[in-house]
Amino acid sequence: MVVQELTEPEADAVFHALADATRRDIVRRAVRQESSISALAVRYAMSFAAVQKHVAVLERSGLIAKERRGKEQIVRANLETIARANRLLGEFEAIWRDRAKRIEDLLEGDGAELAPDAPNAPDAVRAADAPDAPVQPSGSNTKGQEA
Amino acid sequence: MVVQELTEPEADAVFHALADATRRDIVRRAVRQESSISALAVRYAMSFAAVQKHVAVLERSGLIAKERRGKEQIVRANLETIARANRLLGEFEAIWRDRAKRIEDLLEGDGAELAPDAPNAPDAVRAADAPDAPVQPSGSNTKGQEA
DNA sequence: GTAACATACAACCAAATGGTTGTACAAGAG
DNA sequence: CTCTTGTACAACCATTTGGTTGTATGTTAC
Repeated sequence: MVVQELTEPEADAVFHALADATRRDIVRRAVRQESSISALAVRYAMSFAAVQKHVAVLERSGLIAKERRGKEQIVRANLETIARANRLLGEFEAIWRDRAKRIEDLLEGDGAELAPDAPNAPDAVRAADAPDAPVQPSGSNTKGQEA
Repeated sequence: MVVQELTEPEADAVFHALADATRRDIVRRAVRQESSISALAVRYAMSFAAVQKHVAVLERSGLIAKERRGKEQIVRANLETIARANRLLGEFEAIWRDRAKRIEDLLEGDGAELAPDAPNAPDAVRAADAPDAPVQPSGSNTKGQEA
């Protein structure tokens, strides 16, 4: 399993889908065992239609998949997508470890440069600027266009 | 590090915070190195106030922390929270592994019960019902109350 | 003191979210 | 065929979200 990286819009969808307790619970159940939407719906204090919408959000995100089985629509979790989200978070930690290493290397290289009481931030690396691309606003707005 | 579990509302906040490309990018930068809000703001094609709001969302979620340093407000990532979110996702995979094991045990116990062409779902365990609590709707709504 | 910078925050707006009810339809059971 | 079950989907509504502008305030530089 190579667990290919999530694209930004995919990540948007996946984390949005996970940002709701009901949906996380649906995923947990779906991981544990497949079940129909109506079987899921009876578990929650909301209408069938509401649960249906949550399932739709989860499906769009790729966290679960639906499969028609006769009259019913069977829901099962997609571990692949969960793994990818996990990986994205892990990437953050990897960046941090890398940064920690860079700091350590820097301190080990010449210990005198960064005195403990120096006005320099004791934790910041002060790498002036990485030339990486800014990010588009995700937005919707039209009003601000006239500026 | 024990990496205590996220509560449901915390998980809501964390995943919501991560469900936006700009915010994920801010977290990435903050992990890599601390920086002021205005230093972040110049990176994105949106107003300072908008970035300020994103930072506020991230701070509420616990993914980053702000610290006043003279004139500036310094933003740094909180790895602890990232680790917790990671853990929550890992929990899903753990549930799956457990389920896989249960299936395997079941098949190994008596291999004849589940023929390859049986009408039973080849993957489902069919554990009728775990008596676990349903989940509250997160909601807001007032209209439905009259039903 | 004044100017410039970094931040804070309110008011506003369009679109998305998360719920509701109601209606329609297909599949199984009787 | 009819009834019930499971699903789909539209219309509606309040709240939240993600952006904007504008104004106020604190901090540093001159």
